[in-house]
Amino acid sequence: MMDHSKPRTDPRIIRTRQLLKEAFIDLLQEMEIEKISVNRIAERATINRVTFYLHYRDIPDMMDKMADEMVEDMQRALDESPSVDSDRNDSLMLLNLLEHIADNAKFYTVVLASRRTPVFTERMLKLLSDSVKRRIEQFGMNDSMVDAGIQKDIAIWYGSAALIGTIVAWLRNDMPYTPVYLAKQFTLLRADPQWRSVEGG
Amino acid sequence: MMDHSKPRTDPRIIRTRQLLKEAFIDLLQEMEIEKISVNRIAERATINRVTFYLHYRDIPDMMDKMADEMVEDMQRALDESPSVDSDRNDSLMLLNLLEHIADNAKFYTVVLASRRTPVFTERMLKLLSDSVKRRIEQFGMNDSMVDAGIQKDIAIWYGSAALIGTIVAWLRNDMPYTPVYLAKQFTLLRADPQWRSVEGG
DNA sequence: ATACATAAACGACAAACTGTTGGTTGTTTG
DNA sequence: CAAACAACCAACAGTTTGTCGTTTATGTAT
Repeated sequence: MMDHSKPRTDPRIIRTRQLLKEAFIDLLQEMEIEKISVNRIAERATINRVTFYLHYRDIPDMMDKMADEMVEDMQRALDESPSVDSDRNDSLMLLNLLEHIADNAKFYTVVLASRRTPVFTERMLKLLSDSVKRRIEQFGMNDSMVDAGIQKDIAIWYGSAALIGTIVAWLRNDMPYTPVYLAKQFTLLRADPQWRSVEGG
Repeated sequence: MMDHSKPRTDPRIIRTRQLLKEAFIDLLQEMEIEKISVNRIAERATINRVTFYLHYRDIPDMMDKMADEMVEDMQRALDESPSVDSDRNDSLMLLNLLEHIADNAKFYTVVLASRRTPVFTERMLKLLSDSVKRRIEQFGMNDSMVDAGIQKDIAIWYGSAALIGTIVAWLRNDMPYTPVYLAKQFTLLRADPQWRSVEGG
């Protein structure tokens, strides 16, 4: 799906890893991860089993590497946004992320929404919470949040978990909304106590 | 940790299952789940390996059963709350849940916060989102959210994911806040409809 | 185009794990 | 006490896991 070719890597390596990763995603669609063995992956990829060990220590290691690449891709998607430091830009970043996910829906549905691959959601959670954290530390919290006595780290936990959880649910429900619409909903929801202060008591 | 004795079960069954479950939680603290075999569990529990298969089909099956029991316990904790249909009661339910978790911190830290046991977080997410959903359908959404054009199901995803994610982060950080304090933070943060319904708007 | 480097394939291995069997010992309960 | 049944035990075939050394095939640089 995505191209991870680094400077001057032997094309055989690219090919083998690509085949292995595709086979793994394939199998993940068909069966529980507990039933996936190196044997099956190699077989499906039409690669010798021993060759697998030339590239990955074991299956969890393979998943780690794939998660690394996923984070890179997400980061790249986020970086496509113009670096204007504003709320408006946050919305754009989010939109870019959602569109990137939608474009690679097969992959993300399998690794994020399928029930048994926490590594990926873990990593994405970290990515998002770092982002939320940076934003808060840069701009500080909303006045009404500070007034209300909301703890900064709790706000970070809350916000990033809400984000990733919603995206996962969106994937699990076959993406019933467009990225644009969902991003818009986020801007409405994310206001949290903010819009409470605007209209509420 | 918790007592799941049903009416008139052979005490040997109770004992064996208890030992197996404890051994499993123990091992889960020490190593990645991929490295845990029926062999190890039985050995640690000082139970014959064959006996394991008398009670569980395999390890995932064992985890499913344990997750069932977890949900029962959580439900029980929630049910301790007086059934007054009000925002106030929602806060109480949440507080009871947090206190139940804090009381069984070892168990919940291992199964919820450890990186590789999605069954449990899955089930808890379902529990919470059902609860959130019920509230919304009972009281409807906050007026200002309706006005803002927020989609009901998205609000449910957002709210329940925020809840469970925050609780998991709280566990992962060694519970730096008391249940009471965290519950209070929730009441401050949740601009979401499900809790704000009656007095908000 | 040839030669060198190296990736992949192949056959094989011990060790561990998985599920399942039949038979035996031990405990609970009526 | 006796019937019921849970747990133990030895053993099994089949699978999976990592890891050899060796050979074949492919890519790269001269």
